[in-house]
Amino acid sequence: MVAKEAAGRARPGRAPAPAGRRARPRQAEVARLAGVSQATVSLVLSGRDLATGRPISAETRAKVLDAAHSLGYVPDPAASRLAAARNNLLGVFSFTATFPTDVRHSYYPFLVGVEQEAAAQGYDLVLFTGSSTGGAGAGGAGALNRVRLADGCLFLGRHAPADELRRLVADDFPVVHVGRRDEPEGLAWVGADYVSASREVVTALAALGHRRVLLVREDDDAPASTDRERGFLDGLAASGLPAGPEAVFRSGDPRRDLTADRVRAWVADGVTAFVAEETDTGAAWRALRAAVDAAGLDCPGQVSLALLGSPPADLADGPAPMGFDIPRPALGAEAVRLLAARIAGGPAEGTLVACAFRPGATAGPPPAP
Amino acid sequence: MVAKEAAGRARPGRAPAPAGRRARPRQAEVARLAGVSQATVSLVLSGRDLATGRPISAETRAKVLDAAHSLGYVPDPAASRLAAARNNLLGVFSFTATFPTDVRHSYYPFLVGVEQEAAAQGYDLVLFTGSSTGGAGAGGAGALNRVRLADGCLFLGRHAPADELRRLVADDFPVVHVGRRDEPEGLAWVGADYVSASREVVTALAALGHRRVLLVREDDDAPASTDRERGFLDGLAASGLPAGPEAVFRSGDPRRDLTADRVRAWVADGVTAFVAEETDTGAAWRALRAAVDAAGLDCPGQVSLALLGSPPADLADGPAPMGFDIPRPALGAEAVRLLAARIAGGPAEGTLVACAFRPGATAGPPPAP
DNA sequence: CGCATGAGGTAATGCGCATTAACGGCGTCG
DNA sequence: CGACGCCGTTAATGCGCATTACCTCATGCG
Repeated sequence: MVAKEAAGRARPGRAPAPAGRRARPRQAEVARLAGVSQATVSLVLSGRDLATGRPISAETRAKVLDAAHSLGYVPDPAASRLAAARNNLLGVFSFTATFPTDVRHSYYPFLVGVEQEAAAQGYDLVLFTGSSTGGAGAGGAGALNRVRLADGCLFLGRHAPADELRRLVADDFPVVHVGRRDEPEGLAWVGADYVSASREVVTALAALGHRRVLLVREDDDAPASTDRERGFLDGLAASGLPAGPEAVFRSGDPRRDLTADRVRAWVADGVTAFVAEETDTGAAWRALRAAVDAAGLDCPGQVSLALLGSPPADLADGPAPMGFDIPRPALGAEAVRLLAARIAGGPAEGTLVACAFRPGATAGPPPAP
Repeated sequence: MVAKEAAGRARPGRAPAPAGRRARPRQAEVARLAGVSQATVSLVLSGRDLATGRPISAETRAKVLDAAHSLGYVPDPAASRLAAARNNLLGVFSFTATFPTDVRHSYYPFLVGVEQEAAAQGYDLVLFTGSSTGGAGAGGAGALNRVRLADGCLFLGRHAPADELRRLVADDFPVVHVGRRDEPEGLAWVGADYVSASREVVTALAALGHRRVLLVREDDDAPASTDRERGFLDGLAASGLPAGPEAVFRSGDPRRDLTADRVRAWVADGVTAFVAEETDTGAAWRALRAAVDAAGLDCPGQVSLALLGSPPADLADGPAPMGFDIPRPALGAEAVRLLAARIAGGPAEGTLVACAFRPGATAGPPPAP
């Protein structure tokens, strides 16, 4: 038994609209008022007739537009999106609150660029907060799955779980990670070019006459750290300086390990310039400054210092260190561009953005021996 | 001619999906994998079976959930909304960039609260960027209409066009404005209780012994300004002080109009305390401080100063002025709560949030005559 | 004069999900 | 032992819009 009389059957589906809420006009009403079909209304209002050479007479256009205007018609975005199979939403997933209470340590500078570029590309932003549990259906495990709601998604922070990302990538869901990242094969990312920027800093020091330069870094193998080290060593090599492992001081707790004595010993040994990597906490830089101070060394005079990044906000005043600035807003904007390209079917590439060299006031020629 | 053989007709409608990208899984795929119908999937995933006593066997539930999980299924928000459900998305629409380049003058503090409360209520945030143009059909005019994609929307900033808002309100779309607002009748809002807070400041000055207090305000009739003035006058009256129009100095350009001479004249005339309103730019407060300085008056000693709000960030250091702090994060959170209530069918009310009095260090007893 | 052509429009269909009447298989009650 | 109620599931339907195959004319052309 396949067919039944329509007459005999009650109609399932949507219940009649609750009387309370007055409905907005639909294209169907506009069509009725204009004396045309709904399809025509859609064509006229979407401008598809002009764009794709779909001919609609000026007279009909006018009738439709009049009707739409007099009814105060506005399209239902949900319906448009459904029919068009996209929603013009870009996800932004960060693994901490997107709006941390402490403004300064945050993704804020990225978001400045992200918002601007997203607007320029006609996207709205959906903020997914790591903590929010998601709908009942999704379940807690695949919280990351929520992002599939958008046309594509940006990821901020180094704590993105590789396997969940891998899954998204495998499904060809458009994803862009902010920050260089190797882990899931085929992941698109945008990152700062720490290698070049660090090399440039070392080169500048060498140009000032320094012959022994030491890198102080923390004990973390994030790409951001290894890239800086590589650039540092490259720079040494390019300047004809010894670039062996003794040029790098690595410590899990610089504040403890980087003592004034140690600094004095290095200086006695011929080191004239120190370079610290920048991290979230700025631990290496803080420790370096403190140790140099404690050793009673005058900064531009007796030793030169440089920071591979920007100083933490609480050290913002005082002389700017030689180093470089990460163009975070530009990175954010680039990430959006790349994501938009991915959504449009482009390849999943990695992009490096150049950092701006900052001469600063903490480096000068080495003291005469 | 009404009916034709189905066989002879080609099928209009959506073109087949472009082969390149694998589409997100739909409920239909989940259903197939679980060996049930799409309707069952919908019931299980939405939890409607449990909630409304619609019985689904535990076994079936498990199969469906497994399938959904292994496919990485997530519901399409547009479709959910279209089907008259909800998508757990809260819109945030601001009429300037949500992430201004200058962090300090921004909606940031609101968003801190908004994000937190939204997460707590299980909503994700959609940032609608004011500048983005919206769909071609809508034209620039109905850009605000995009927000209908979400279950409801928060509006930030005083530049929300009244007529567009009116339209949303008329359609009973859940909207909450951050900041008190009269204009569209029936608009829900949350605002700071400037009236009470301002009254309290004046009362405190009166308690210190001041008998002549002057309000310096700018030339803007936003509710935020008029409320402060009202509270100021209320406070005078409540303290038995003259509350005539001569107690208010209003200027479109305080920096120009508020001269040292003028201040000296007021003081000579018996004024012992000055109160400035807070605005975006802090113009009134800046001008007042400058004029008092220029007049060579000692602040807590010869004149007392108060600020109806928080000092601008660039004046943040230095002695805190007497005044009050607007609990912006709390306001944001309250706005979300109210919006959630609206979505659930609650009334469109206005809510005032209390400000915290700040004794500060710029007010003391008036000098002995 | 007969047919191709193009202009102007319409009918039908589907997007993905929520909703609900109906259905079939049970155990039970009268 | 047939009517009935309960359960679990499904089929059918619509939300509002975009898309496209097709239809109907009026014209142009050989």
